[in-house]
Amino acid sequence: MKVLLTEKIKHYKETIIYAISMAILLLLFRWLEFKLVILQNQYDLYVGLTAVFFLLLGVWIANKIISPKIKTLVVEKEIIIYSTEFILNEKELAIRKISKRELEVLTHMAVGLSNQEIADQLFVSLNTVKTHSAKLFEKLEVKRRTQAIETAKKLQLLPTTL
Amino acid sequence: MKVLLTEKIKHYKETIIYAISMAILLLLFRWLEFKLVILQNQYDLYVGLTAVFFLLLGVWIANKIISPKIKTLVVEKEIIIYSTEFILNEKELAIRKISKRELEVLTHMAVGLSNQEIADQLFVSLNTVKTHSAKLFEKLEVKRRTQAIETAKKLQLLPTTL
DNA sequence: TTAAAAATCACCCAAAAGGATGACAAGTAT
DNA sequence: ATACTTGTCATCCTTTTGGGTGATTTTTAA
Repeated sequence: MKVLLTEKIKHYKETIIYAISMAILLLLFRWLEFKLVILQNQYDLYVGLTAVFFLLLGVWIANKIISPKIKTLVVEKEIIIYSTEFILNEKELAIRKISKRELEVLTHMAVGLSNQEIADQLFVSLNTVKTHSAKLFEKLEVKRRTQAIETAKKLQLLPTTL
Repeated sequence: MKVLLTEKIKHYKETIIYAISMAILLLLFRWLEFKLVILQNQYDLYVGLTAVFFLLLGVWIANKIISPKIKTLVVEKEIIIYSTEFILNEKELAIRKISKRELEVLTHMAVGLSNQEIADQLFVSLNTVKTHSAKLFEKLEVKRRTQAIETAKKLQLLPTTL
């Protein structure tokens, strides 16, 4: 709101300045007109001065009135991204013959769920989750779930945290 | 490259137009000068036209010359980093009051060692490792070691696999 | 259609993990 | 000097995990 007010005052200022300069110009005209009666052949100079004055006035007005030209400068800001979107290593999956369901159990393991919680989430019995995890450990050649998660991440079977 | 060339041509065009208009103006001047010998009291009109012409010329020149305002547009460019050396988040460690020994146990956990194996590596009893891990779970607000590892990685207390 | 693979579930047993609590020594900060 | 933290260890008990084995049902592929 305050900014708008200031803008208006500025605008008035410009108008006032313009009006004053026009008045001065008219006076100058009159004065030169009288002079010219005597020094008629000097009017080239007068015209020249007028031309220069109006040229400058035009530049000044244009500078004030013309909507500012905007040149867009594109600056690239580098943003470091530490994470990569996860791409499942399907070859490794195939090599180790890990089934979809087993991988599902593995992903649930990786977020820290217990076997019972996994069973609930997948709507199967605890025993089923256990058999899946057991086969998973065989196929990943590990002894514990923590190892399973770790090696699965290394093998790009699970997304890395972060 | 092509854009630059077009710009140059544009620039030449402007110069040519300016030169031509100046020439026309000079011709106009001469013509009006002759006219004025006869119609002396009409020179007000002549001066007025000159003024208008130069005013417009000034506006035109200003329009061409005014330096454009530069608007800076920041474009974010993503840089994907696949591996980063690990920087321990000591603030988080301090906040959660996790001791060195506890962190040690945690790092051993993260590679998939059992409590007994950790005990052997750190030359302490199994019970000691258990108490450390128990306190760790409290401080990390988790229930299981798998969760502990996961959240520790998220908190930058442990390096991510890869 | 038939054999193999995948998914499901069960039972038993052992090992590992986790919870709760107490204790004690060594180092540290007020 | 004393209270607090850290690290150590123990005991008891429960839960979870893991190993081994077997069985049934789908699904899939030859």
